[in-house]
Amino acid sequence: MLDSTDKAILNLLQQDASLSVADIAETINLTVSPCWRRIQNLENRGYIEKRVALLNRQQLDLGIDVFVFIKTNQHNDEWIEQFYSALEVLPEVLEAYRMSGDVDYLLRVVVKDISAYDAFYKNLVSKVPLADVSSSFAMERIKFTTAVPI
Amino acid sequence: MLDSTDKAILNLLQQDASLSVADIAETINLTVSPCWRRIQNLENRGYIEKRVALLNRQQLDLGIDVFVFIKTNQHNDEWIEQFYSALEVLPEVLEAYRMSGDVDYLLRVVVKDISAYDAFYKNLVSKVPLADVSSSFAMERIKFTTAVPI
DNA sequence: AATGAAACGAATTGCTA
DNA sequence: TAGCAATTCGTTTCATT
Repeated sequence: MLDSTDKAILNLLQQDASLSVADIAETINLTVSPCWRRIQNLENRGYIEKRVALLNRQQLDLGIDVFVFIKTNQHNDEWIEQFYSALEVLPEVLEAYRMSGDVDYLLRVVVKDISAYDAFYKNLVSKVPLADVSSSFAMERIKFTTAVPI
Repeated sequence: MLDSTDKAILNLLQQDASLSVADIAETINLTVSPCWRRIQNLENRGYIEKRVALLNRQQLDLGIDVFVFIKTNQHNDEWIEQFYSALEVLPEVLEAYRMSGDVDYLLRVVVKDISAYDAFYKNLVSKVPLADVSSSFAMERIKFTTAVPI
């Protein structure tokens, strides 16, 4: 499926997608043409989903990550539909998961400050009835990478 | 600081960094040179941290997100140093936060399956003494974006 | 499958307004 | 700061091994 050369390419690209084909070719000891073909194939076969720019949070004054833990007793389709589309539409929600265990949903929300979180929270509960919500603020981001282990 | 044109550029790039300068210039109603210069400036001023490729998790058979909640009684420098470098070095840890509230640390870990998680867990606790660890598995990833709200 | 060179298109720079 | 034109550089294709 994926040989070690393909994996090496994916690892380089998930660390730095601004590398040129020539750069990548050089580090994996290939010339540009076969390297380029491999990258094309990886894209065509769907291994590479997209390329994105990661912005500097400090520079943008977007200081806080808030984790939101939601327990619900509502499990009907209408509520779920309503909840999911609220998550989709709210740009502060960067990640949302349906969980096993005692918490039903876990969100990671990014906001400028606590009052921005308060506004977000009010906005969310106005869109969807939520019974049991608890929030926990991140004091420090120790690690953040989009690179998955392959 | 950032005018609305710069923000529009950042928003385009954090959605899709494979857009050409010409594409971006067109959507924000500019010609390529001033658009290119703005992008350069945003990079030089540190607004754009990096460009990365996001890989397809399904295709790579990396199914599960596990959230790990850690409470600790150890707060000395040596332990923290040991813990942080373990997080840094373990590729399964994609995100790690020091939290407010009753949980001290929250990790997002990505693994292939439950047995891979078990192996990761054993590996982690062999590197760092951890007293109170609880894990919760994601059943569904409802939303994931790297785009911050600006 | 990989190479090297040629053709093409996009990125970068300098000049003008 | 924006626009235009020229140049440079990376990407894509193709003939060859």
